[in-house]
Amino acid sequence: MNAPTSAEGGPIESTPVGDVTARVAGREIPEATVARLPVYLRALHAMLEHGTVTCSSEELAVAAGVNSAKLRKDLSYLGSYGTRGVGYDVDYLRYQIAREIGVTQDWAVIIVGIGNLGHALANYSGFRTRGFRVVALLDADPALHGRQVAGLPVRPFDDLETVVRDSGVAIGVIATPALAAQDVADRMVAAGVTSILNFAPSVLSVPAGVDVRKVDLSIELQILAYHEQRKGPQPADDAASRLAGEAS
Amino acid sequence: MNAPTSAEGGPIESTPVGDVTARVAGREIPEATVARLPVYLRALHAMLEHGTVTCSSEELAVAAGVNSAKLRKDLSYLGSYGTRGVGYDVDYLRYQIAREIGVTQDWAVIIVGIGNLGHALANYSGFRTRGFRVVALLDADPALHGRQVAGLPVRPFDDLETVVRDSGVAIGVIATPALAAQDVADRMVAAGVTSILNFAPSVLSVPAGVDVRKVDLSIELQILAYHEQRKGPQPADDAASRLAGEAS
DNA sequence: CTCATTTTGTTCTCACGTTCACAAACTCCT
DNA sequence: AGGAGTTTGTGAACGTGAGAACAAAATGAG
Ligand SMILES: NC(=O)c1ccc[n+]([C@@H]2O[C@H](COP(=O)([O-])OP(=O)(O)OC[C@H]3O[C@@H](n4cnc5c(N)ncnc54)[C@H](O)[C@@H]3O)[C@@H](O)[C@H]2O)c1
Ligand SMILES: NC(=O)c1ccc[n+]([C@@H]2O[C@H](COP(=O)([O-])OP(=O)(O)OC[C@H]3O[C@@H](n4cnc5c(N)ncnc54)[C@H](O)[C@@H]3O)[C@@H](O)[C@H]2O)c1
Repeated sequence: MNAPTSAEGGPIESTPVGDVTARVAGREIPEATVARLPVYLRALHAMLEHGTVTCSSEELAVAAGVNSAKLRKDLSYLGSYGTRGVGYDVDYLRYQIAREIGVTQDWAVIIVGIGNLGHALANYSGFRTRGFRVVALLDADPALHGRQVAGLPVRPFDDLETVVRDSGVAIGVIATPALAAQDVADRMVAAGVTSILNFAPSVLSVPAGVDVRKVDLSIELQILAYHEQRKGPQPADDAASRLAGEAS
Repeated sequence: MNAPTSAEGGPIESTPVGDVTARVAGREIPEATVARLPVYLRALHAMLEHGTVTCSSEELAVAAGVNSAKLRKDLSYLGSYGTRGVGYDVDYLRYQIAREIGVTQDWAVIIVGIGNLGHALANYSGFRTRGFRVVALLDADPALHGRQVAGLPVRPFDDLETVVRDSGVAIGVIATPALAAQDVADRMVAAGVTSILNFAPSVLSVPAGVDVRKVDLSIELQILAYHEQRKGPQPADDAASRLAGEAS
């Protein structure tokens, strides 16, 4: 099996699909392209560290794991930053993509729910290096309050409004149990958060104007399981089917 | 903004796109549908626990956060399990979807890289309740070997081949640093793993026949940042624009 | 039994995304 | 300077996915 890797997680939730054509014109980037820009950005970053100054669409496409025609079309939405017969200036293109995405400056992020996953997220160094800065960790459990995690104190969930107001947080991460996720989202939205990344396995409902993306481990595994099942009737699960005389 | 939530992470990596029409016929489920089936499954599970015996496509669609026409079309790929004028039997439909996905029996899963994220994943209860069973935790760091995490001992990475052979593992989870991810993937594939869930921010290259899905936090955040930036020029980042003297 | 009502399963249409293919534009060599 | 060789940017063809609309099937009332 080999299909085009698209970031996919899938599109943004909500969006009345109304004004698809109603934009300013020329400045509208397809959602599928937006999802791939971060991948290109990462590949360019790696090239820079490797000392590469110039690259062709083919090279970058390979590094990003996509078709080169698709890459060129994606980049064409940003403008004409390449040179025919030569390729792209790595650092220049990197800057242009970063500017388009909006990660030339840091975004303040808060994490709500400092359990197993919240701890890992708080300690994740990839935040800082990619244009995001964790400014607060919130949890409803009083036993956690004041404890330092990744250099930040865990604060009461009721500090939410204060933190959002004082730090101008626009992006909130939900890492609470599923049952609490909708409540947390409601509070976030009311406090002014307009983008949410949800790790809890629940469908969030938010007003228009608020973006929600979800990361769902179970769904990913189940999709893999579906394809695995189709590859061949080797459930590969219980040792019985194998022990009975077969080496995968 | 409010668009249809699709699990998204995006399709499966690789797949020569060759045999799209070359299947047995009638039994081919679109990738977009496959990605939504787990969402329906979860909604049905919640309904069951709530005591709901029957539901209409409209009710289930709301619970799953999708359009009801889309839901019906998705379910029609599995067969005709509903009753016109009545709706769907919740438990029966749940079983049919689970069977189609292949989660009526447990799948053995291994996790490689027991750091911050690996710990969280190992402790994640959602594995077991959704048809997956973590059978081994592997890490290259000798200091971790033998330590118990979530009731399982961390084993040397070199145990990989043994574990895969003995447990019939088909699904591997990569939670190592990006630099090690490709090596780990290669070893997994060589050992017989045919489905990989990759949390490291790197593009994996695997032979045809092996499915790779990636979960990339940075990409999700950057997609949110892109839309956030478009909402209005309020970077909301540095407190400078707001105050120049504020409690983080 | 007949008819109104409900809700599924499917068809049709449109929009979106991917890929091919090629002209335009640039470099380098002679 | 001119021509061969490269590589971008994009027009057009194709395939997939979403949503509206409706016919078919089931229930229940009269
Ligand atoms: N652990 C994983 O690897 C993993 C993977 C995928 C998804 N998830 C999901 O992420 C979420 C968190 O998982 P976890 O393993 O960290 O769970 P956890 O129980 O370890 O942590 C949850 C934390 O949220 C806090 N919390 C509960 N209600 C709250 C509220 N209303 N407001 C603020 N904080 C609240 C709790 O005090 C706790 O600290 C769950 O929904 C889980 O399904 C976890
Ligand atoms: N922590 C997070 O919340 C988070 C979020 C998203 C993505 N990620 C990604 O997940 C990966 C792991 O993150 P982390 O924070 O857990 O890192 P970590 O450094 O805490 O853990 C990495 C673990 O992998 C082990 N390891 C290294 N090389 C190995 C190899 N060749 N074979 C086997 N094991 C090996 C290390 O010993 C270590 O225990 C990273 O790629 C990170 O970018 C992490």
